[in-house]
Amino acid sequence: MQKEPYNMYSFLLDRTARRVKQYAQATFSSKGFDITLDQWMVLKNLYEFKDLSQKDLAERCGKDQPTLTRIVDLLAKKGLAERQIHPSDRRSFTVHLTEKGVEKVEGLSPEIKEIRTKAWENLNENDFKHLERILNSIYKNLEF
Amino acid sequence: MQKEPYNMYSFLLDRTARRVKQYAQATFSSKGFDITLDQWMVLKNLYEFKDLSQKDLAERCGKDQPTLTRIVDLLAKKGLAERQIHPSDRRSFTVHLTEKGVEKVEGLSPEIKEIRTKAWENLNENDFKHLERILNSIYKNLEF
DNA sequence: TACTTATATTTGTTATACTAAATATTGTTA
DNA sequence: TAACAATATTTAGTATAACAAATATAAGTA
Repeated sequence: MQKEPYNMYSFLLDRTARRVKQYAQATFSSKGFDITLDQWMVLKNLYEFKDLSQKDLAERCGKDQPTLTRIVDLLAKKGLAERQIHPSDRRSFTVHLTEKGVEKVEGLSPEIKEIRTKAWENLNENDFKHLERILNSIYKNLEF
Repeated sequence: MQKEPYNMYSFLLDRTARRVKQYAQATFSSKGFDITLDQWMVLKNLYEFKDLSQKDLAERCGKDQPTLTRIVDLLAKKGLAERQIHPSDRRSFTVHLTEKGVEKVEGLSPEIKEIRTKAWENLNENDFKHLERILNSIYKNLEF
């Protein structure tokens, strides 16, 4: 554990975020979902918001553009999503789910809803409010 | 933003942890520290606890062993740390700072103490207590 | 002692994060 | 319109994360 207080909080934050992600990913794997958590986040956004540009998709998923490009590559390779030329801007692509991608999202959605709960056991409504407020406050402190 | 509450908290946690790390890393780079945040964590632990085995070092830094092996490789390549054969267990190495590594830690320590504060602006003592308690609670929920 | 199991480390593979640079296209302005 | 700046995407390089498998050594047991 780090000794300096701020370093300690950074350490806890990083360690906890990694464990939550790791736990969800392990559950994905053990259930044979055959996608990563990050890929799921992209699929979910594509399902809810059709035909987003990669830039908007990156924004919604909280990823940078190179990372999103590669995730879309992987989803395309798995036949779950496709790029389409943007009708009015040839620099841009819109991305949309294939039929297989739609089926994937609809098939996994109910299962995934139930995965997260273990992480949040023993936390009450107030804890969630605090957590959300504090995390957003940190995030905003570091904007730009 | 994710809609399911638990997904939303996971998203916030991940996003915030990444931004905190990214901010610290950017400051490291702009000041020409020439190490990563994770490398710093390893150096700091080596400075405080001489001659840790790689396993103990990994434990202290919250990293798995393959990751720690690679960080030690990088520190060794930079001449900041060295492996030594463990006196009684030939499977094991102890790692220690070189003279250059000690100088690095002592030179950077005061600067690094001041980097973190921006992330924690606008948070009060109570917020820190909540954050620490909640993060530890989540972490423990997912043990094993 | 021979066999088995456990441990410490390394290696390999895949995915993500971040930066910088390259490419193509669009928008702006002199 | 020609030059320039801005934007969307991709590519490349390095670091970290997670997992599985390989290697060497140690410890426990029949």
